[in-house]
Amino acid sequence: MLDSILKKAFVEAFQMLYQKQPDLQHVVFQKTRQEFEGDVTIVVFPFTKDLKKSPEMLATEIGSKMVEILPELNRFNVVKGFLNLVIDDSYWLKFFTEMSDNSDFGTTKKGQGKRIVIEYSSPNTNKPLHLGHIRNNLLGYSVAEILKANGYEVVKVNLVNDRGIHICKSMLAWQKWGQVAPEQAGIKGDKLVGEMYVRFDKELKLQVADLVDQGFAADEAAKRAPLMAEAQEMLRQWEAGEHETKKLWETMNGWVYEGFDQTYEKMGVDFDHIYYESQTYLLGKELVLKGLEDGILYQKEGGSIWCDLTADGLDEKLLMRADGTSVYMTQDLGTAQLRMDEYPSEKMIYVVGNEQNYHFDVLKLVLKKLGRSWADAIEHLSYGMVELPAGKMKSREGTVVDADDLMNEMIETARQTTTELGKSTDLEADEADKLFYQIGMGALKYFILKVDPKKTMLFNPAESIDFNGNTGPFVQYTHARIRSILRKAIESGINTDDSSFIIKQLPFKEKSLIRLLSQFPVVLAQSGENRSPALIANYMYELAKEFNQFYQTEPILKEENLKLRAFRIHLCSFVAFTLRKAGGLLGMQMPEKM
RNA sequence: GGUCCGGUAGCUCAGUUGGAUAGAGCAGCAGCCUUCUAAGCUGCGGGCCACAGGUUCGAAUCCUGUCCGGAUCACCA
Repeated sequence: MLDSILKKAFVEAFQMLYQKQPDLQHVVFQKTRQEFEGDVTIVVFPFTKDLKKSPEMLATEIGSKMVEILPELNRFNVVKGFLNLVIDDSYWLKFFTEMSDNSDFGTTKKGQGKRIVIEYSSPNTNKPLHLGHIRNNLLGYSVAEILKANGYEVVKVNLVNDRGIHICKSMLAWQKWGQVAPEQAGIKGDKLVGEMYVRFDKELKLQVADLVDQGFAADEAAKRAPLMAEAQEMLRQWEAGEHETKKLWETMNGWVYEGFDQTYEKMGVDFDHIYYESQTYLLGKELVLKGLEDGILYQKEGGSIWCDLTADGLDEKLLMRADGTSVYMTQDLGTAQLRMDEYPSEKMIYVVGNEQNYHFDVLKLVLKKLGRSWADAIEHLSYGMVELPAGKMKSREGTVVDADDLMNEMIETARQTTTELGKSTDLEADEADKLFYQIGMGALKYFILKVDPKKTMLFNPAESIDFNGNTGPFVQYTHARIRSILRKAIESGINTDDSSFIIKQLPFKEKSLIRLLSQFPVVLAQSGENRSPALIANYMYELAKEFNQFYQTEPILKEENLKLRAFRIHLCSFVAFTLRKAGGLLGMQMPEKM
């Protein structure tokens, strides 16, 4: 808002002074650095060459002209080629009175009338959710919320990989060595099925080792192992729709979903539509066969179907096996088509790890070749892996950080810390539990989301996630502090509703806060464009920090000037509102007390 | 080997289309609670922005090369 006003004035001043149009690309405003006076700075270096003037000269001329034509500008100063503009207090006060009670503050209408489908989570039913899924889920959920706040209609979908050989492995292991339901075993369903998968792997390794001892080569042994043959036989029976196999499959998947639902609920994420690969995996085949018919795809000896992408700098890609079964890509072609049919949309975002960059390049290219004009709507939100100090998580080596365990640990740490600080003594048990949950999850969510999605990040289980400094609880604490002030204001009968908070002179700290608050819509819009909750997290931190400095030095309820006091109370409420809103975009709850 | 991504303080991370003396937090040290919540605030120390060139008024940011790390290139998903 401010930027566009300034830009217009700059261009106008420029034209009046030099009778020509400035290169708009160079008309860029940035925050003035702390050590100089001013709110907004424009760099005039780019214009010096064309006009053959010194930077100081140019900046001074433009500055004077802008102050002349723009009432929102109070004064300016020039340091080398930097024109620092001082915005008049009246502008900030106007912004404050208009926005501080506006419940839509921050949201934009950018995406109005446009739909975006976002897929995240996408679990396998043979493995419990782990730390990697946590990043995936939190990112997906948060980006969805951010896009909603930018006016888009967002459809959150989950694609569950519920079929395939890996599921059969778990089923087989359960038949052989399990035979108890989760309730009897006393563990969550997804954990039980996960254990069975691990068990299969272990037993299979033993068989393979035996065969190797008998003189078989390693790869040959893997193929000959009886367990593997049994698993493959089970998959065939599944595909043939054999009753008992299907029944077992349904039962075990049911256990898994029950477990997943608990985890999702604790994580605070949800979906509008859940797709199952078992229901969609056949659709891709039609597309592939049609592509073959149209001569876009080709067959190799044996009958497998391929797509040639060498002209695009990629390889040949298998789309259907010789035996007619589908591969990963086949399924994804089908699901993309299905999704576009069901939810025609501007964008289809897939929140999937960066290890699959190649897969998505291929997916888009193949769809394009198959004549799908909407292929470009597919967007891979490619995020970095979460690594442990020892490197990548490996389920076989038992170095995965389980999602449920981690969340429980966070909540437990929150309980301990809060108790040590003596802050939960006056709370009822259920209130206290809610608080520990909010703080523990707040710490986790902030920790994950403050990092740029595309970067690989490190998680050290030995050092628990911090509660001090640049953390979720820091922001939550700031919010709780403000709420406490507002409660006290009401208790002591201070009327916070009237308009007596209008003041004329804006003190320094207050101005910094308001200036920062005015940035929120800009940050929100940008985080939507970049699909980056990290921008929101960093903003929230900056705002909380700025508030704490204000809080530390300025009296609020104890301020004797009543107008100023009312103004400060109002400002507090505006900050709390914005923190809550920003937190909501990250899935963080803001406690009233902590 | 080809392709893609990354390398910023001891550690974890910011640094928006190139801008002023590169910022936070943690860890370390020193202060601030009889006054609105000390999960807070203030101060100190800590940097060849991997390396070498180039582009220009100006480069952590753009280009080229080198080194290091990661991902990926399956009739796996």
